[in-house]
Amino acid sequence: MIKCAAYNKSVFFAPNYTLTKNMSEVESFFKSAFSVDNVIFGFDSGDLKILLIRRGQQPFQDKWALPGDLVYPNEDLDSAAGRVLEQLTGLRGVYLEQVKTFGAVNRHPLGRVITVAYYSLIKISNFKLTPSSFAQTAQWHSVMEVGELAFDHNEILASCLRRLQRKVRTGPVGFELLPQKFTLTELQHLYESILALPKDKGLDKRNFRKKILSMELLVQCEEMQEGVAHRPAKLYRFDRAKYDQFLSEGYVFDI
Amino acid sequence: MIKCAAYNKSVFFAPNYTLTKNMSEVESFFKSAFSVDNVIFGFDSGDLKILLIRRGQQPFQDKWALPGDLVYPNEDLDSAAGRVLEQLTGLRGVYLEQVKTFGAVNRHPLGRVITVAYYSLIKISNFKLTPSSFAQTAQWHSVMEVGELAFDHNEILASCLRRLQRKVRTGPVGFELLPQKFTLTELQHLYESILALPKDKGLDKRNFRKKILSMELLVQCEEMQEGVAHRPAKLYRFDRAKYDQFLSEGYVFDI
DNA sequence: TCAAAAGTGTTCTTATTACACCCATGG
DNA sequence: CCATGGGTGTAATAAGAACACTTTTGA
Repeated sequence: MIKCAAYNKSVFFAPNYTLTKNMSEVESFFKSAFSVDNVIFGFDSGDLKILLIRRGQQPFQDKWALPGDLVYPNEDLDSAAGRVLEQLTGLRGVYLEQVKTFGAVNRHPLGRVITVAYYSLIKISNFKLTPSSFAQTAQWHSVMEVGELAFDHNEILASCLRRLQRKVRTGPVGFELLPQKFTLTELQHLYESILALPKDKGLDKRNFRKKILSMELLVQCEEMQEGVAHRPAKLYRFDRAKYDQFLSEGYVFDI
Repeated sequence: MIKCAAYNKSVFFAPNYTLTKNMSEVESFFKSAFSVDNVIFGFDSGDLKILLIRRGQQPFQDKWALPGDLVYPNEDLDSAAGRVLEQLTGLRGVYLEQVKTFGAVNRHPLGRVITVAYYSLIKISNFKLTPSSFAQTAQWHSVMEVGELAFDHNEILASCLRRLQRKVRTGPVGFELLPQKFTLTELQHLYESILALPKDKGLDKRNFRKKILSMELLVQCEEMQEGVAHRPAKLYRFDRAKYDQFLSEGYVFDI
């Protein structure tokens, strides 16, 4: 006898299913829900940060947690993750990447919830908490100083950080965390921060600049840095059009 | 007013929830299910293959589909993917990697089903279909000649293949697809096949061997290849213990 | 004039590429 | 003895790593 019931157990495959029919069998498949959790990265004061929310209710009341929500019935997963971000920050069209789905049976103390983890990259300078009750409970935390989070959110954060660390070296996503115009030193510090390089093992300034400029993906702005108590740096911006063209010619970003 | 209901809508957060209470609101979150789909890769006759199942029922009756199943209520996601594989092949302890979750609202014609995609790597020489009804409907297909699959399974396959293509260059997973003892030429053909290199752009034999042997992760077996109508090749095996040791010393596999 | 960060080239080392012939076996 | 794939080294090129001083500004 074959055990793999495959999709047969699903109500969607029982031609004459109603919600009250065969409940004992079907019920168990539906005492479950799915959610998205979003690790929202920002970069500020040379430090990689994430936006956390202090939980107002049980379970894990008063613990910090990743922003997340159940996925609405008529909503794609990516949309749900985007919605969570927009409701919290008001930002749209932000870089968003699905990372991994967490579904351990007991990951949620009150029932079966599997969660799809995403991370987003935002320009923290654009950031303003929406004027809502969230404003009181959402806060930036240095990634390196995050304590014990609710649920399995430490594990989720670790996965998303590892993914970002890989991604930042194989795609031009670092720029999503910087203002439109940035200095090469800022960019270097961003990389060092994401890659969690110890201060004495940082990137070599000359080699980094040589490498990044040789890609020809940055264009120098007219303006210079202003108001600093030292020689002002040149400002650059990422040239996405050029990158898209290079991409179509088979170029692979690698740093 | 804050819109992000967060977890509040979940029955798990309503302290006095029963299945019949507040059905109109809660119902919609539970007219949904989650499944796993597993892209099972094998390597045979110099060709990368996947195991597909011909569907016996609607929807997509008689179409080829990835093996998959709903996730049982008391089962982790990885376990579910492993179970699907074991029920189909009888194999356990096989390489398994989660890739991506697909949850487009209309990906399943009969309801909301989000599916977590996995791929597995099996030594096809170990493979024997379990003596079940599956035996009649499961079949190996060359990855390059897969036609139109059920649901969004072509998209899932594409994601899993891309992931395998990256993984095989950054981790010692290719060996999972070969017999314990293999020749360097077999290994090279495996790489060429996974990376889908056109025949005239294949890897250079000498450079490939130099690179792979310089890693010192292969040990030469006593035996030689037998029964071939040409000079018999040396057989090698992957030394996992050595790899684990290298790993702990900070080694990174890269090919 | 001092502090602080910006900016800039060269040498050395290592990894990658390109490339052609002899060898061992079975039929 | 022939067809088939196995096995081997070197030279050229490209990429990465190491490294120190001068410049410009504001305070």
